Amino acid sequence: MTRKRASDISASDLGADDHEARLARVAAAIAEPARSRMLCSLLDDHARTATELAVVAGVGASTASAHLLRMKELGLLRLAAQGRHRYYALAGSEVARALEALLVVAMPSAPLPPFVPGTPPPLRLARSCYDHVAGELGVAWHDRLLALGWLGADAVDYRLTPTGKEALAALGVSPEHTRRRRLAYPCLDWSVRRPHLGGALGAALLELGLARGWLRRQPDSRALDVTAKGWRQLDALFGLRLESLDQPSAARLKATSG
Amino acid sequence: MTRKRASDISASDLGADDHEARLARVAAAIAEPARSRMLCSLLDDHARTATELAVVAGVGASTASAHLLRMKELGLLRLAAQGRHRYYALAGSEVARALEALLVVAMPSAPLPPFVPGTPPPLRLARSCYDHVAGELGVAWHDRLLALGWLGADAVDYRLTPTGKEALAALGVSPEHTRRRRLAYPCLDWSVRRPHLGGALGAALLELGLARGWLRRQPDSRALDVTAKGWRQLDALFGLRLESLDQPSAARLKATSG
DNA sequence: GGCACGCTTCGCCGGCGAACGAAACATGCC
DNA sequence: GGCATGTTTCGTTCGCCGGCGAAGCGTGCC
Repeated sequence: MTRKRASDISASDLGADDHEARLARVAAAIAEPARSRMLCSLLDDHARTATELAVVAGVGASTASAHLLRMKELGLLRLAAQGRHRYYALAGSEVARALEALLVVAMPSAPLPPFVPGTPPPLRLARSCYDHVAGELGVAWHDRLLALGWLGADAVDYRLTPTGKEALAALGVSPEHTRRRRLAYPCLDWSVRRPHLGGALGAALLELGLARGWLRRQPDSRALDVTAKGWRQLDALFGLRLESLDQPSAARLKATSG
Repeated sequence: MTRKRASDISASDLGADDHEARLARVAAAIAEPARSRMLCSLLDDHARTATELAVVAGVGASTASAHLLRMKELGLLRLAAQGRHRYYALAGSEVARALEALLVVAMPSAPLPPFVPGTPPPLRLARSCYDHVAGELGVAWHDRLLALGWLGADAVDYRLTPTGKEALAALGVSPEHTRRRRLAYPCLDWSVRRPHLGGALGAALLELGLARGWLRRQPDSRALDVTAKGWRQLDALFGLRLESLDQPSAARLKATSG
């Protein structure tokens, strides 16, 4: 039989501009659980060493090495050798974008207030998405800014209202001064199927939270911790409370935070 | 060994909200060449029968049936039974979006004037991307607007020049009135790796084309037909000709000057 | 009803590729 | 130089998955 399988592609085929075959190869590179774990862990744009990724994937070093090589050659990963460590990272933002798009379809459609009795992964509460805040907290924050009238939503992108401009300036946030970048727009989240705040403003808020000690990055993860002080300030400044987060998860949150 | 593979996931695992595993399963569903061919052929939002898809994939009917079942159960496809035919289609726009995102990373960076001697699928010629025009036509139109000096490109977003403003107003297009939305920006396309025109202006042009009978939507598809009148008008108003499309880029540029 | 057709189910085969361990290679620290 | 550590290469084993054909439903047309 002459049918091609994903792996049959040899050098002689590379000339064929065959989008479907290329698509299949890229998808296959993501398809293995070990590799998908690596890729997900790299979604935060941190670079990780081969052994770190082996642990993440739950496989031996040799196996991980093979996986990493494969993904690198497919253009999914880029490699930076540093001393005797070799750091792997996502090759570019298109890769991250593709992964997130896949995650959107991968997550089941219904279970949006997922209401799973199981413990939620910390990633769901608060995490960074590129350079802004996502997860339950990100969504709630986004909603509060709209509710407070700081953001206007009459188009695809958000607009900073005079009130919002003033209020944010008082916090030392004036994202319009940054370079030409979309100021604020709804960024769809895969974990909670609702938008959070992307763009320069979103980035400024994450930075603010980190600088003021409201949020703390968990080492080597996109997960964010909300400090006790953080909850107080978020409540005082934005009216953001634990209870105002998605109910089922709010209950879970209460237990985990100080 | 207790490691999980893509296929080991059983009903008992479904409760586990394990994004990486779900990601892997979805990716695996795309990963096989036969399936990726089916999916690509469905990117136009046409529904196709199982046998049609079997032909597209280049496999037997039974094999195709198994593939289709699998993708349907994963939520990639939706099924509409009609008489003795069973029509399969992409389950939703998120699926299309994920596929397009994957195609962007899958397509090699260089080979952009694809120059495949084979006939280009109609999707490649002209199709809608959200609410604006993509495909070869979209790219060419985008290029013409820049070449005519109607659009200025000194930043991420495009700026409407006075000339352009006037010319478009004469056509009844004044997209600035729909403010609060990005006016115009380059939107990357997977089929032709070059930007076409997104934003309010892109949407306005598509609307214009449809209203004036230059373009017609194919039923149940994102593909666009360009009418004879459409070609005449596009040539007269924008200097856009049929010959200038679907050629290696050198020829494309030369043909469209003036 | 009966035949044709579309599609799916079943059973089998062959091969890709994922996993591991051991050994080779590279780098850095003492 | 030696040793420890990080990473890759090699060789082997094993099982999932894609492929087909034949047979089993279901639908529609004479």
